[in-house]
Amino acid sequence: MKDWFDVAKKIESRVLLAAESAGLDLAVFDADVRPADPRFGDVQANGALPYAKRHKTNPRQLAQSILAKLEEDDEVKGVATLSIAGPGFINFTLKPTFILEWVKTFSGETALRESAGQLKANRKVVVDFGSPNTAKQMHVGHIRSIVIGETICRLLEFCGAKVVRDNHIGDWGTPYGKLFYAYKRELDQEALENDPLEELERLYKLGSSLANEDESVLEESRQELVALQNGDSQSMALWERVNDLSIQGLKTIYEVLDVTYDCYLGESFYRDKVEQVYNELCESGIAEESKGALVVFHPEHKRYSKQPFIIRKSDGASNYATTDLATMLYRKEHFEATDVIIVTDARQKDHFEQLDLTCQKWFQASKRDLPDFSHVMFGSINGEDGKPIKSRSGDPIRLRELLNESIERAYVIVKEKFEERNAAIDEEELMHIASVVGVSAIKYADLSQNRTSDYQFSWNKLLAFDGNTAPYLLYAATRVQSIFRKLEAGDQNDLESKASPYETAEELALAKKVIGFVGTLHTTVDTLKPHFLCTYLYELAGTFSAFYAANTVIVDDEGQKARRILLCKRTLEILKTGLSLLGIPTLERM
RNA sequence: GGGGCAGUAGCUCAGUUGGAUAGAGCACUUGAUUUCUAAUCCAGUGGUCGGGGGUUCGAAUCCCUCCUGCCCUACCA
Repeated sequence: MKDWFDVAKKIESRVLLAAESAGLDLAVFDADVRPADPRFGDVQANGALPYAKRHKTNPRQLAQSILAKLEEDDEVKGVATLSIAGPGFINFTLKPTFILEWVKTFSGETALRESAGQLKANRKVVVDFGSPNTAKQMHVGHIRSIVIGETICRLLEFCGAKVVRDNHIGDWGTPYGKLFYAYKRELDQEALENDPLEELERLYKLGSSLANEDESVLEESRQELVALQNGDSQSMALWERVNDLSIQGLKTIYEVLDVTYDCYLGESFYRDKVEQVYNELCESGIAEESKGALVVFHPEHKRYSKQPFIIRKSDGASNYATTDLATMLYRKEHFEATDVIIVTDARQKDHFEQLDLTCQKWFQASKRDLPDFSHVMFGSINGEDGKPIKSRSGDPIRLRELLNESIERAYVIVKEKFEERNAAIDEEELMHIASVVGVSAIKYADLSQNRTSDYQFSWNKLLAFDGNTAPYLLYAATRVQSIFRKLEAGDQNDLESKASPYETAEELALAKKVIGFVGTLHTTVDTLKPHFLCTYLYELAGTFSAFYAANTVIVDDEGQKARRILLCKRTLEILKTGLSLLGIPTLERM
């Protein structure tokens, strides 16, 4: 039974064997196993069609010959009933006895981890996500990178990889001159302690506007910047203070979002590592001078043969291309990364394609192994007007304010629901529930969307209790939990031996959905697209709700009760595991 | 000018890489509740998958072309 954990994969291996003994050429034959339309079965193998096409034979007859071999297969016999439909689809309908065995055998997060843990074993992945600038409040624009990045880290860890979470903060560059000018003259010490990012951002804006109005301020700002870049000790001390305060401020939001980092290696960290990049790229002839700048062209590429990758500006300064190159090298040499993932918005696609091409040539020339590089990109969050969301004043909406508003809205809704139900709840728990619902709703709204597309932000949608939302999933989890609270002592003993095979349509649907988690995990990790997991969890919750409405769990019949309790346990385990991968905790009640 | 991404129900979105009669939620029309939490569930209405051509047993998916929107395109990140 152990090797049936991934049902589709196992069936694929049996189909291949059957095809081979039916005389097919396995070098060409692809079983093409996938979930089936429930009207026809649970799993389908479509490989006979393209194979017949290639060999100009009758696909249905070919499917028939594979099926004949499968029906002789003892491994398949107890698992599924087979049929052929249409032009040659082989359909597998799982038998209730097998379904029960599966549900009994693969219990809990441990079993899930055991199999998933093979997927990314021996990988060491540096995930670069979040990446805000220092001395600035984070705004909505940062949420996708943070939430998607954290989920990818959790998924990879679940699948056995070692993960380094790196926050590549923007902590170096021109804004510091103006900030320091204002900091030295206009600092509000109390405000800085209360909310460092708010005060630093105020000071930067102040310095910036003063410099715009007054040429002498601009000149003094320039001097501040020069002093910093020359490593003046006073400037460096101030720079470090600003950074410490900034990171401290960022962390208050990361705590709310339940996000952690292993390191904060910002742009400043790489400033003494760019010389090596220039030298190596020049020596190997990859980089060249153009219009005073040092650039890389890729002649083989239709566009990047003309569009340069600028690695040193004509004024001699480095830019983000330079630090990104240095960063790739550091991640390889210091972390020994097998994979590097950078999570940013889709507008930076060109940049990272050029980075990847350049790194391939550079690493090859220097006889280094290049880590597998993925630019995990995402679309923008739009308002109802279809344009990127802004506050009424036209400024970006602050992340902190967005989260607070969500919690406040959740509070009102949750309180109302408890009042409607006449259920007692103290203020502390109410706040806790509101906080979980509010924050989860924001995260889930983002994760449930295909990350490569833009999406439209809507309070009504993300906090709704219908549809593919966090509240719906959280509610489903609380309903399962409430069943366990109602059980009597002994109800959970010897479930495996007491359980009878599943019969009702709702039981079978739910059990099959439970089995389907394995395939979803594969798809999600392969594509690094969390919305596949979200869609699955939503379907699982929906299938559970239908089961819950139609099949009472706590019944007199011991076999029936046991098998349903078992199903509830698995549902809850998967809901909890899946949600935790998304960075969302579950609630006892709501 | 060149390139990328997108266009699916009135609205918001899925669609497992070419599979069977294109799916959800909202909205609309219905039915179910002294509940293991109805924040739920059952059923129904709603589609020339932007338009047109092509490839084949089979196309929302691949190719060509046109229309529309967003983004990138030398020294911001």
